[in-house]
Amino acid sequence: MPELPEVETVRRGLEQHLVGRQIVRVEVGRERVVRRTSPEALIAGLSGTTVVAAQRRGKYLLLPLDSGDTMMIHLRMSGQVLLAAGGAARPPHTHVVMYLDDGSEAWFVDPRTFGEVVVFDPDRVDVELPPVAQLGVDPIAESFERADLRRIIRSTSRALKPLLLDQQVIAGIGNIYADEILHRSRLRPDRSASTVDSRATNRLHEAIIDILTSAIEVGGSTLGDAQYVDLMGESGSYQDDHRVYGRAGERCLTCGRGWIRRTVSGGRSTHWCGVCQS
DNA sequence: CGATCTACCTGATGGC
DNA sequence: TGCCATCAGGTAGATC
Repeated sequence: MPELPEVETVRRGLEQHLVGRQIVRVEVGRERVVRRTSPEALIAGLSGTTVVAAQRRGKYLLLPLDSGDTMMIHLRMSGQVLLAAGGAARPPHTHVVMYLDDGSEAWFVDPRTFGEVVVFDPDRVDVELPPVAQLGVDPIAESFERADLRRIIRSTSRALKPLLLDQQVIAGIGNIYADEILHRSRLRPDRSASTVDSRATNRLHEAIIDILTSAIEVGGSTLGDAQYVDLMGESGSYQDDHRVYGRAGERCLTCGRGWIRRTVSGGRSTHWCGVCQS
């Protein structure tokens, strides 16, 4: 579920509430969420350490510790990080509990258990956490300029949607925002990158930055199942601004003439307007 | 290199 | 009410 705007919202919450806190004690319920190492490795790596920063790379949360190691949390489809008062009742599927030095608790909750938590040595990220080492450019970094996107577009003939979803090219865009970005850019999701001229590439660049930053401003998108909430359990509201995602069969809100189609691309549902996107 | 399929899990939803 | 099929924000690996 969570894409860059949702993960960034969680990061901001962690920056405010977890940075500076010492993790006193850790419990691991379900081993699957620490499968990259082991419950023992996570407990040993976190216990007694203090979180010194809250960073994000694509959809990965990175929390450097005063030990020199870094905690990585990935929410995948259904993961949540929640902060709670000590002793508060835990929701089902709470797999990791971190007891903090102010008496509060941080929980990793994940019904589908696709998510994961791991402590790794950042100097060895390329061997301990290859997916993080191989991430592409961060689309909301100041350094992501038109020229960078032009280089990406010129480098391949792939279809735009799978290209935007490739974390090794651009890190953080997922299925919802890819559809919204392509619609704003008036580009078909199956359009080959090699046919996109520099004017359209500039539109795409602007749409990527504008949509992601607008979504961050309102705390991301929370769909009907409320699977995504921030650290405090609050929903985002960018779903109210979705113009294609989840609107299959409806009239296009932008051109007023086309209907939103739903097709499948690379196994992912894809929403787009056949009239305003070409 | 790129496209497609499968798998990993649980829960919600809709049809019958 | 119950049962079954389908679908879901992500990623990794196999296959063609």
